[in-house]
Amino acid sequence: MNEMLRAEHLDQTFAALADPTRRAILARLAKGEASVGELTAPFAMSQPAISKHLKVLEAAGLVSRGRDRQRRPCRLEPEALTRATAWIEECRNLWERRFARLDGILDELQQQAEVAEEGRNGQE
Amino acid sequence: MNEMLRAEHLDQTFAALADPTRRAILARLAKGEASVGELTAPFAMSQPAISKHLKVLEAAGLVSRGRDRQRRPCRLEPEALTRATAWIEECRNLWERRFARLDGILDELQQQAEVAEEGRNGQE
DNA sequence: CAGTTATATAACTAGAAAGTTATATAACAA
DNA sequence: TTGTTATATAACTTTCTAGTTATATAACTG
Repeated sequence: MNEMLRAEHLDQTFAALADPTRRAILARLAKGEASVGELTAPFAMSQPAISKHLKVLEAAGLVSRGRDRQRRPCRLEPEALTRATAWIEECRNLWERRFARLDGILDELQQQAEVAEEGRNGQE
Repeated sequence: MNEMLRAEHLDQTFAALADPTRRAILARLAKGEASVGELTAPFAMSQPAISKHLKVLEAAGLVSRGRDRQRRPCRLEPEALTRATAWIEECRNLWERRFARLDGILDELQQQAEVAEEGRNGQE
């Protein structure tokens, strides 16, 4: 439990990562918590726009938020990043295993060719 | 060279990965080349829709295509996957280094506290 | 050549996304 | 209470996305 939810979660996570503003926000948060205002400052963009981006990041589980007086400090949730890399790595492993198999087959063919060659040349 | 292009490339890659049909296509291609027709078969979706998805994957550098008679076999390009994980890992490393620093600070405070305690207790 | 198969392109629609400004809410300060 | 700061929400616009059907192109077959 549960394939469907897992897929949906990956949808949201990768979609969240597809926006450069959101990646910049994550990179900033990797250095430590920050308030919405602090996250807005570096961008030529309104505060509501950043609030929306944060909502997307939060929905994807990449960010969570606390409360400090009027501020809503945001922090990175690195486990969501882990789930994203896990999918990619699974995909790449499949690919690499395929080559391992191909190598095995090539080795076999190579051996057979050598045996046939020896047979034809007599000994040595 | 070149930050802007690199960012744009990540945009395309993560956006490509955000769609479950496209992830399924990549997972299929991880097991070996396939034609457009073979990729279309498993989905309740028209062939033009799959051609469009392939175009997105190709633009992101995740897939490349050859020619075999009338077929245009698609194959996975795992290096684009590598670039995606690289960004994520960089982000996570930043985060982990932050904790390493925090641990260092905590160790220091701990030591200071111990020294202070010893001072107060006289020897031992 | 005519017909078939594999894929791509065009034109369109419906819905989602990313931004805007204006306004509402929540927490605090005097 | 009144005012201020920090953030969220609403309403709207523009652009992008994912699908559709119909049609075009390209490569092969007889």
